[in-house]
Amino acid sequence: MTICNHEEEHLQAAERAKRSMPKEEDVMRVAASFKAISEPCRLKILFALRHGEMCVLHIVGAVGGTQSAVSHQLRILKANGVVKSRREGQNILYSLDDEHILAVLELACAHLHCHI
Amino acid sequence: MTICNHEEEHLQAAERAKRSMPKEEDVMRVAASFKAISEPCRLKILFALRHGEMCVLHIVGAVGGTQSAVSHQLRILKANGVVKSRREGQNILYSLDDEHILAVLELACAHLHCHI
DNA sequence: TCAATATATGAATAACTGTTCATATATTAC
DNA sequence: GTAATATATGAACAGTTATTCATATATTGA
Repeated sequence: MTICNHEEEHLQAAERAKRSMPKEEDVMRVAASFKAISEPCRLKILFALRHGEMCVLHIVGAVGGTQSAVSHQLRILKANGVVKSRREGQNILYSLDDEHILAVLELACAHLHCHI
Repeated sequence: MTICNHEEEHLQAAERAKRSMPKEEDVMRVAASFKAISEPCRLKILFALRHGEMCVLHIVGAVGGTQSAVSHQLRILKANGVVKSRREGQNILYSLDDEHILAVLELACAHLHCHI
């Protein structure tokens, strides 16, 4: 299985691509982040949190599903640095981790031509 | 299970979140797009294609793995609008679908503080 | 301390997904 | 037409993941 003989241009691109491939660890981290925001329930949570920080039951009300399921998903989002949380009395308030998250959401929606 | 009594601010955020939740179909499409770019092998393909369009065997050389596995992954990326392709003789050249894809990659890497 | 509320978590099951292997299709050169 | 190269695909298996149910932890107010 030999590499095909393309124009010089394409070969250069292939070599450059191989040399500049991020190291395995970084690829895994980026992949994990995208996986975290790739499930409908978790994505709804992010759409909800666009409007500010919210406690768990408010999130449950906004996205639907059970409290347990939402809580499991929140843990995954938090473990992957997508959301952060702080306690306030009995409640734990969740919010988007930083401005990158919202930007990624908006880019994805722009790409798919869906108005959110 | 009643909704807790937060400050007016939080209740408003929750209601606004519910009202402005994108419709199920759009959530599913966005989720599918993120899922498409959430696997290490597929992500490596995107990192490779940053440098321009490449044929399948060049991609295989750049990211590793078998031709079959890469081809399967390319199909998923294409089906989700992440990459596009065009035939040129025996080869099929793949490239990132549009500028949004690269922007999302860069945002994710910035968020994770990894320099690519 | 006790009851009520809010949130988290462990285990189990069902569904999904990536890879491999074998093979099929398509294009080019002879 | 035939051989060689490039790419795609179907089936099967292994590994992963989301949900549910039951229960645990933590905070508040009495």
